Order: sequence, then C-alpha cells, then structure tokens
Amino acid sequence: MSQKIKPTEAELEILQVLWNYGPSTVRFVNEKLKSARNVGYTTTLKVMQIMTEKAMVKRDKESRTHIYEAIVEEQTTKNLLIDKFITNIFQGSTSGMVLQVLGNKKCSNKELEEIRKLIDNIENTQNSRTDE
Amino acid sequence: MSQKIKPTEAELEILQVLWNYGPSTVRFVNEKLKSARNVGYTTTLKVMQIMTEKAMVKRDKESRTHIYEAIVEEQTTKNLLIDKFITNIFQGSTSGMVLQVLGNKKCSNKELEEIRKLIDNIENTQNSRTDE
DNA sequence: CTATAAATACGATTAATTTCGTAGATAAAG
DNA sequence: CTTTATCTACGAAATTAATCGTATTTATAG
Repeated sequence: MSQKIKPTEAELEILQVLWNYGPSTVRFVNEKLKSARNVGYTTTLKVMQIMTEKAMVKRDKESRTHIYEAIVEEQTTKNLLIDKFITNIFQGSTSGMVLQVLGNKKCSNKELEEIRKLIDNIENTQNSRTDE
Repeated sequence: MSQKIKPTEAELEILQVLWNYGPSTVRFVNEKLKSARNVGYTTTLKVMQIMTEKAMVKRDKESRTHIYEAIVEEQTTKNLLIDKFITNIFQGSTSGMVLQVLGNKKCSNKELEEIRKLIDNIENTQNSRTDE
C-alpha cells in the first residue's frame, strides 16, 4: 500500500517539479532545475530513468519525447520524509520538533493563527469522534 | 560564527549519543549505536576520527582511552538541519511544514496545548518587543 | 533521400560515505 | 617478562549518488 521509497536529493528535486507542474518532459524538468543550479540534460534524463526503474514515476513512451509523471504522491512522500526526519533528529517527538521550529523560525502572526486554528480543529475532531 | 557543517547520517547518530550522555569513549558510543543497529567498533572509531578532523567533536587524548565531546551545539545543529529540510521539502514555508506535521501526526492533547502555549508566548513577546 | 536537430540509452567516472580488516601501541594480568 | 585484552591509526573495499560523454534512434526540413 504505502511506498517504502526514499527519494534522493536529486530525485526529490525532480519530484517537486512533477508535483508542481504535472506530467512533463525531461527537457522541461531540466529547465526548471537549471533555474536553481547547473545541471546537464543527460544528468536529469539519467536520474529520471532511474526513478522509472524504481517506480517513483511512470513514463508515457507514445511519442518520441517521453512524458514523465509522478507516481508517488506528494503528501505521502512528504509525510514519509517528515517521519524519518522526526525519528532521526527528535527521537520521534513530533511536538518536540514543532516546538523547536516555532521557537526559532520567525512565523508571521498570520501563520501562527493558522496553526492555532488547526490545533483547535484537531482537538474538536478528536473529542467528537468515537472511533478513536 | 555559525558552523556550516552538515553532519552525515552516521555522524548525526554519534552526535545524538554525545549530546544525550555527554563526553564519551568510542566504546560507549558504539554500544549505544548497537542497540539500534549492527555496527562494528572500528567503524564507529573511524567516523569519530573523521568528525574530529571536521571539528565537530574534540577529543581528550590524556588517557589511552580517548574521550570525545561534541563541539557543535545540539540546538544549532538541529536548527540547521530543520532549515535545510524545510527549504528542500516545503519551499521554505515553516508554517506549511508545521501544518502538515500536525495534520498527520497524532499529537496528544497535552502536546497540542504545549504548542498552543508557545504560540501565545511568541505573540506576546513579539508584541511587547520594540527591536522587532 | 539526406542532413540536421533533438531525444533516449547506457556505460563509465567521480565523489562522498560507510564499512571493516589489520597493524601497532599500550596497559593489565599472571 | 610474557601473554592477553583493548585501544588507536590507517588503508582500502564496498556502496550509493550524481554527473556526463558518446552512441544510437527518430523526427523534421529541405
């Protein structure tokens, strides 16, 4: 059901493009990557081919110019990475991580209010559900 | 002033031990690591020697059994890793990350209250300070 | 049909990290 | 003093990731 796949740095960059822009050609992805850093066309191609083998993306080979699409879901993948991160760095304590992040990063009041609202929401939902 | 050093996975594991238990021998660190996974003594030794070269730890060579101590600070290092993580995965949006984490991880009500308190605190502090 | 441009396939290199074996030094035990 | 245990030093293999060059294929223009 869930994917065990942990994308590498380079793979993650590519996934971000596919998530943000939808199915894309190698050329397109490479152009996007190049706005952040220098990377050769065949490098991007190679990584995307590897990602295909790993089943992180699928490709449409209909036309000569292949179209790549992310298979792994954005939310799922990011949750996986967060879990790993929290486990590694914060011994699995989600609130510990959030506390440190909020303590050190400046969030706007607006952002803080968003978070506060979400907390309200979670608490209300938890209290009103019975299958918890 | 700040350290640019990004610890590798293995280095981070070792730092966690040093942060949690204070200055330690290679033997001690290796024992701790082994409770999580299998790793040879000389492997741990080697990594700790490399960390010494990188000035992430310092060692006391007084006695034959060297004592290692973390130089890089826990908070500083974790903040660095968080920054990188948020930049890579959440395009730099701290609140975006927090929202996703809270939305998906089950936190106890107690933890949520802690976070809520911190938010109150931040807002009060921000509003009462003038050098903002 | 031929030449050119653009795409894919794939091997090979480089670099960083992790791992461990072996040698040599030192302390402790007998 | 000799043996044994434990430690450090260090080289090197194994792994993983990222990079790119070159060969080949395919479409398009003329």
